[in-house]
Amino acid sequence: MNPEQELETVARHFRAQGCRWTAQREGIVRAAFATHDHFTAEELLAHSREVDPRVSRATVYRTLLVLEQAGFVEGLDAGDGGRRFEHVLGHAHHDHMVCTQCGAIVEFHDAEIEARQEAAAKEHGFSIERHSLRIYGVCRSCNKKPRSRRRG
Amino acid sequence: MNPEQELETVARHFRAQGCRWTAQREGIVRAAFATHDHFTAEELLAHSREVDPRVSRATVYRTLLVLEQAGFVEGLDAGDGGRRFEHVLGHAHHDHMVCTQCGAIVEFHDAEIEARQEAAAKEHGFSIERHSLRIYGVCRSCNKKPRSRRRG
DNA sequence: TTACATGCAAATGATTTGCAGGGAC
DNA sequence: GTCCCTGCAAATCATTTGCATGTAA
Repeated sequence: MNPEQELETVARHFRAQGCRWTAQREGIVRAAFATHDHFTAEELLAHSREVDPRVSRATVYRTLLVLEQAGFVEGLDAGDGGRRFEHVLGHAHHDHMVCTQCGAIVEFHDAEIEARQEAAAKEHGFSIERHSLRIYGVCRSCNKKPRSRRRG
Repeated sequence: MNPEQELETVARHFRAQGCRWTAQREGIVRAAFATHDHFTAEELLAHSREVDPRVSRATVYRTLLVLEQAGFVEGLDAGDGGRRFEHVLGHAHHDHMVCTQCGAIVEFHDAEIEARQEAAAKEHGFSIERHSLRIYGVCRSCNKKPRSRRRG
């Protein structure tokens, strides 16, 4: 799916929900989809304003809420109080490994893990909406550095 | 490990860190270890005050920080902005399913999932310190209720 | 004695909300 | 013409911090 198609998909979703498709929302969605990085609400605000200067912080939060509920964007808590979001549409589901030394994020996916999660949920009569698996540890490149030179 | 032994273990850890073992800290740790429920900082404050009335909110947060860093307690974000903690010492590792309707938390464990995580980490040259797997969805009892009566 | 710990209240920082005007449909 | 959406600034809410005082070691 190319960027314009993705945008169209989102616009269609908003309208189908009875939500209006405004210039601000388009700017925010364009900014969010312009990268696959893990961004904060504040960063998204800054990028949105590059696309369209008349975007307020409140609107970014309000739009992020709709995008997240619709599954276009996924939020993961950054560990430091704030949250980070990532563009999901058109990207396969994956989990994350977070390096506690340099903050690097490695994405991975394991079909067997997904299958076992579904089995566990079924066993408990639980219907899955989404899940979050994060592994914290030290990444390859930090493992190579002597302790004293780590973090970077 | 019985409760008194656990308390002794924690006290020893505090002293080994050069931290002082105070009446407030003991009260907080007793309160935290008195249950295996998932409690908020505010709830822990209330329980700590039942044990020892002269405990302040600030001290609860400060103590929770030490306990978490030492691995005696584990924090999980409740999804609703706040965090919940659980008593870890002497309990086997497990993952969580969180009901998005009523907030219920179900614990589960799957050896195969753990094994595949280790394999994935190894593949990426990543050394695991800890991990967090949470499945969000609707629990058995909420699944039984008609949509309109949910949340409770 | 001497740091470290504590309570209090004020500060923080991310996120949410009330409200009056603006704009999509 | 309706309602939903927006910006703004004020309000929340969980958590952290500054400071004067208390206290473990």
